Amino acid sequence: MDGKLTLEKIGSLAGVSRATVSRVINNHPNIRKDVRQRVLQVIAETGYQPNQAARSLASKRTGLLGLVIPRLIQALFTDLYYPRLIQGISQACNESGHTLALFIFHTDEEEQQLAAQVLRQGFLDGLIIAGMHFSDPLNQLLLSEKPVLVIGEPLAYPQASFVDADNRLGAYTAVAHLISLGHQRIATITGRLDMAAGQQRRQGYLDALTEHGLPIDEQLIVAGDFEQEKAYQGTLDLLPHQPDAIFVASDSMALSTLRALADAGLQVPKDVAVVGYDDLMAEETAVPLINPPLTTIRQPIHRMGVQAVQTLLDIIKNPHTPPRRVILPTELIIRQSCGAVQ
Amino acid sequence: MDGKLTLEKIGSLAGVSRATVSRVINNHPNIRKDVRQRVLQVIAETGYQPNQAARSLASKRTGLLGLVIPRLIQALFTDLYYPRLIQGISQACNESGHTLALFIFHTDEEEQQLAAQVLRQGFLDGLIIAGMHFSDPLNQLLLSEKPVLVIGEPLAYPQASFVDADNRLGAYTAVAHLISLGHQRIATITGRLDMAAGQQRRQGYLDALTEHGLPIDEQLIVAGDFEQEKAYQGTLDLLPHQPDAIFVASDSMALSTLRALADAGLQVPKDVAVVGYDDLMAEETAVPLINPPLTTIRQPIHRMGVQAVQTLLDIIKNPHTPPRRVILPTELIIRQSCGAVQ
DNA sequence: ATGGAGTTTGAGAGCGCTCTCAAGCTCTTG
DNA sequence: CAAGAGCTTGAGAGCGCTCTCAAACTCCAT
Repeated sequence: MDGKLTLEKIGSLAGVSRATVSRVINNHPNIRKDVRQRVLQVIAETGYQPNQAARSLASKRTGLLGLVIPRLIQALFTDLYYPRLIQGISQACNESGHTLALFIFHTDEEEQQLAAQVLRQGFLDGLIIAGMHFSDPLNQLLLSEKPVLVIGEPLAYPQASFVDADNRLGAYTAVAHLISLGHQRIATITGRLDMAAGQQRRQGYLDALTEHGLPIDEQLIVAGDFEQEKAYQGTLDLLPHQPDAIFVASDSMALSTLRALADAGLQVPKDVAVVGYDDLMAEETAVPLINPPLTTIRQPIHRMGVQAVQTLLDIIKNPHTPPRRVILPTELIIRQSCGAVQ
Repeated sequence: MDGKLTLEKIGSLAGVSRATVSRVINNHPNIRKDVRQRVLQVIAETGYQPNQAARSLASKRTGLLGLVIPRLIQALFTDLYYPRLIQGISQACNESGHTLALFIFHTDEEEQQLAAQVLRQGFLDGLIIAGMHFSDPLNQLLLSEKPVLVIGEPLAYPQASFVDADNRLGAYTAVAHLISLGHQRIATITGRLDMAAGQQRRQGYLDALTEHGLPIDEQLIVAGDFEQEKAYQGTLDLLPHQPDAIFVASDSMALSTLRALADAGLQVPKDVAVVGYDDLMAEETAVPLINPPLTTIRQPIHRMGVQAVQTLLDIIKNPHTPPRRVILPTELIIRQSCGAVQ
């Protein structure tokens, strides 16, 4: 019986036409109050739910927003960045009455094949792409006519709308903090340099040193690529050059760094201070699970997700307007690993 | 131009009718080889993509599978269970040509309101519900006519189809292992007892003790509810009763336990052995980030996701068949925290 | 009363696809 | 070579909704 309900039927039950019921459902103005009431009444009584497919066909809107997560995704397993982001996106979708379609690509092939699928007409109202890097085949998605928003500035596509946190300033702040604590030989373990997050954090590191009159020492810069193994090895590689502090471009890598330092018999922050990036570890829980608790730059990940949806909806509503560039602030979270507090 | 392509148009370009093109696209048999070739050719040349809404309307199938994650979700932020699960589900969706719609509920209200939404006709072909507990309002979803599959045995609904890992046997194995190492006073920190996972792991613990002739000591059983804070406190509460080993019902809680033991000046595994559950920590990375590395019961989380989709698709295909009950095996992963190896 | 502006409603034409039905073909086989 | 048994194809009827258009109705100022 549920399956048999249609606009037509609701209409005849309420003594009005299909068109009127449609108007009520879609909140059109200019409906007599009592009529609207009567229709709503019938809808409530019958438990009628409009058929989404028919709606989409007629209106060209599906209420579906796509979230595309590319293949790199070591990260999906090792840290909580994506869960947080998805959380924010999902919440904003719920609030705006949209449904979130999730596309996680696992192989290059999938990425190639499904990218086209994702764009097929009449399927998604808009698209959010997270974690793209320069050579990503997903770039083709940016060229489509569909409204697209990228999370993380896509440096290769200045025309793309995006939401990001201020990576450069965040990194700058972290390093400036270390400098203010008197550190002189500050090393960094960078993220992937083919992503804005990696590149810009590295730039923030460089800027902070330069502006405070400290020399740039290439030996104190190692590539971590946002991978824990590389960060572990990178940390060991740094030690001969005697850094007194390390700025690590992600918390997940910073864990490896702490581990490597411990394995090398060094104490944090006494021998080496460490500052991370992301604040993924402890935000939600009162128990400090890593030792020492990590000083870090907090990104408003959840808010980035919410913002992404809001911005995307704005693009959908006003298609022929200039690209949006939303950059959210970060925050220095001081804990013990930098030595600023006991 | 892309937007103007229809079956009709492809048909006229290929010199056949709309119906024939439709058959080609849907892989019907009984099409002359050369005709099929010609049509595929035109489709490839034009880049035509069928309109999903129209398709759904006519065929009553949308290709959308829903994944519902209830509100409890402390866990979504603190451990990698859900990311792994989503990963598996997503992969199976990609492989079967389905699209994953993600519903994460953040408040009770949302859960109430959106649950109905989720079920609206012509929207989802089927539904996967993860992490339900007994009094969950989502239970109403189980009563709908839509094909539903639950991840984690829903004890209150014996008629529901589900996929789960063998919680009881997993826990049994963990505790039996501790017993085999000579431990006598084995404590446990349980999960939520209003979820099968919590209840059954507790049962496995009890069974192992009983079958090996060890007494049940209620003072050695504390509730952790899968929450890190409670596990931390619970561990401290256990100490006066001098356990020589602790079976913790999740890795994420086990981290808290390790921390609490360290804070209390106890050494693992020398003073107290610890075994966790889930193996969420280290599977993907070569760097052991926690100390000591955790002996644990590995659940095939990814495979559970894949299995969930496959089973759901089977239910969709064969609706009027008995409920599916899929229980996957677990595996004891021996590392250092139990003291079995150096 | 009467004209006109504004409000409220219904009829009807799609949206682009699937699927049934029957017609037209191509083969066998006796 | 005719008859019957598949194959292969096209016509046409929806699927359930949105949206335009114009009719009908309301209300007020004249």
